[in-house]
Order: sequence, then structure tokens, then C-alpha cells
Amino acid sequence: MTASQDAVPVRDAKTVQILIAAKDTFLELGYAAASMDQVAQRARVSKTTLYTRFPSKEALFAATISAECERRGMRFQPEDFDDLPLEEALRAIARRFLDLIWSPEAIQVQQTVTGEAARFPEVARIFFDAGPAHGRAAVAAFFAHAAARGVARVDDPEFTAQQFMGALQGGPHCELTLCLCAPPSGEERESHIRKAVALFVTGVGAAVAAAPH
Amino acid sequence: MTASQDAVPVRDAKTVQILIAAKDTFLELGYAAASMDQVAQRARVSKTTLYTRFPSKEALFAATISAECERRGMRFQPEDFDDLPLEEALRAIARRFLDLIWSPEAIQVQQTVTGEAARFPEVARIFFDAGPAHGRAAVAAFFAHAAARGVARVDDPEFTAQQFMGALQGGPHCELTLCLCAPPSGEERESHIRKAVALFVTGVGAAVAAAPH
DNA sequence: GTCTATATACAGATAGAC
DNA sequence: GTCTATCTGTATATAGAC
Repeated sequence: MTASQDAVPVRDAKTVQILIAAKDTFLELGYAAASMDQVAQRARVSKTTLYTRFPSKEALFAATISAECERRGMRFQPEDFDDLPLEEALRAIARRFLDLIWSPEAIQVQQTVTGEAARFPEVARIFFDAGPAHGRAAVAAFFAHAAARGVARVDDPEFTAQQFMGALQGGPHCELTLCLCAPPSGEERESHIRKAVALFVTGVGAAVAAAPH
Repeated sequence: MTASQDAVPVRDAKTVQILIAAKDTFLELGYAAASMDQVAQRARVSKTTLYTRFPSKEALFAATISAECERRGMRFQPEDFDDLPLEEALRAIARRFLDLIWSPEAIQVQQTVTGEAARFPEVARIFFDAGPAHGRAAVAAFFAHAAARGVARVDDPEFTAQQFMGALQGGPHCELTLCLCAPPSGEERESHIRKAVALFVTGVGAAVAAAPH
């Protein structure tokens, strides 16, 4: 029972090299413009080797995106924030969320998958389940928990999570996915989070809640 | 001075045919996978004709996206909604916004531009200025106007507009850009707008505004 | 299993007939 | 100005040497 007897080393060293090279090539050039020659050269492997591991360019693309999604994702439990007041808990969640979706790698994945979604629906599905849907479920669980504890007014946790994450993406994310601005600094991120969470908590309604009758 | 003497018919019939065919081809297949042969065939024009109007595939792509952006965009004045209470005005704006960004054509443009943004920054800029930035400015002007009239609590109109539009995109837009769901029906759109605007106006804070002292 | 060399197809762009 | 036919490069995928 030595370590070398691990039963399922599905991915040998060359396969890992190939997946890394494929990630770099596909995310940099896009699916159509990337060539199998480039992937083979970057992986320092012949094209034959490449085709023995992956039957086609399409299969390699799907495997590449899938591997990239597996490595990421927000993982937290709703109870992790029980000690914090609502706004601080939301800021903590927002921090993890924006660190993820504003990272250059995540931007590249989103660009590539979005651009090919119409031609590769199964790749889009892999990305969606491992990315947006996963994060949305985690945030929705937090809102459900917060509502149960009475610290937030939440009718539909899933919907509230979508609104919260949508509002957080709000400005910079559009520019980022279009390669029109650099990744925000830590200070800019904190400023954005402060303003976005405050607005989300209080709304824009002008003093409507006071004294209905 | 007959109609045929129009001085600047920059776009003759064949150029229009080409731009239509290019739009269909690029938006369906993506930039790299689309071929000039296909564009020429769809436009019922020879490749030579195509190359006399547009010097390269890249130039044709930029012209295509530019033309598509020109035809769209939300156009309204902040005063257009003075007769309506805040929530109704926001719903009216939301309706125009979602009709625009949930349309299949807009989705395709966004997919294509996003996918090629890293290789075509000038195309990304054209799209951004004519699309997201234009709409954002219109909505920001509304919030500034509403704040001046005292019907909304708005510190930073630009930021508030971003949050509002981000929250509206919230759920379905992600699935739509990934081709994972059909365009929402009119009823679904109305339901989404009602919930999103209500949440945006009141926030999630639990009964904090009532009676501070 | 791995590599070199290649088969086959099609891309973007152009020369010459009309 | 427009079209047919073509040049040149490069893509995916594979056959055969080792």
C-alpha cells in the first residue's frame, strides 16, 4: 500500500501538460483561431500524442473548460457569517464573489465560453453549472438562512441572490469582459463593495417605510 | 433636384447586402469560423466585389458591429416619466432595457463581441460606447432627475444606474448569453420587472428605517 | 506509445477576362 | 466594376517509422 499504488491516476503528466497548454491557447486565441499545432508545441508534445489523449479539437476544448471550472468556485456555508451584522456579512460574500469573477482567468473563461456558446452548448452548460449556478446557490442559501434568523427581509432567496450578484457585477464587469479596463485594485474593490451593499440593503425609495398609519 | 441626386449615398444596395450577410454570418459562426466565401455567397456577390468595398475581413467585422449598434439603443428623456410614481417609472425604463438586451440579436452581438474582445479592442470599444455606456448614461440621467425632484434617494446617479441595470440583468441574462434558455415571455418579463424594481426600491434591510428615535 | 511527414481541405486574398 | 479561377498558406487529422 505505497503511495505509488494510487488506483486512479486518470491524468498522467502529459495529459496535464496538454490541458495546461490547451487552456492557455484556447483562452488566448479563442476556439476557432487556436490550432492543435499550437497546443502540441506549447505542451512540448507531438500532435499524435495529443490525438491519442483527446479524439478531437472539440473534445479537448470541452475538457479544458471543464478542468478550469473544477479548480474554481466559491465555497462557504451560510453559518460562516452568523457573527457578523448583515452588511458586513454581505460585504464578506461580495469580496469572495468579486475576487472570483474579476480575476483575469475567470474573465478569459467567460469570454471564450460566451463566444462559443451557440456552437458548444454542452460546454456552456458545464461552465454554467460549475460557475454561475454554483455561486448563485451558495448566496441563495445565505439569504435563506439570514431570513430565517430575521436579519434580512427576503421573500425569494434565489431571486434575491441573483439581484445581489447582478448589482455587484454592475459596472466594472462589463468593461472587464470587453477588455476595456484593467482589473480594479483592492481599494477600488472595497469602495465598490461598500457602496453596492449599502444600496442593496436600503434601496432607493425615499423615506417610504416610516409611519404608514 | 430629383431624389436621385442625393449627394452622399455612402451605402449603395450591394454594400447593404454585404453588411446584412456579414451580420448574419459573423453573429452565427463567430469571427474566426466565418469565411469571406460564406459572406459573399449569402450576399449573392462575388468575393472580388466584397474586397472592393471592405479591404479585409477585420474591416468588414468592425463595420458590421458598428452598423448593428447604430440601429439600436434606448432613447428617452428623464422628463418622460414625470407623471409616474417612482416604481412605475423604473418599471417603464426596465421594460425598454430588457426588451433591448434580451432580444436574440443583442444577445448574439454581445456573444460575438465578447468572444473577440481580446483580439479586437476597437470593436469592443465601438460596441461599448454605442451600447452599454449609452444606456447607462440615459438611466443615470433619469436618477439624477428623480433625485432633484426628491422622489428617490440617490447619491451617485451613475453608480445607481449601474446597480439598477445590473440587478435587472440578474438572473436570466447569464443563461441567455450562454444559450441555455429561451427568451423570456412577456409575462415572465413583467414578473421579473415587478420583483426586481420592488427589491431595488426597498432594499433587503429588515425594518431598519422605522422610528430611529 | 511517440514522433516525422503527409493527405486532404479550405482559408484569405488576388490576377485577368469581360 | 464585376466575376471565374487561382495562388499561397495553414488547418485538422492520420499513416508509417521506430
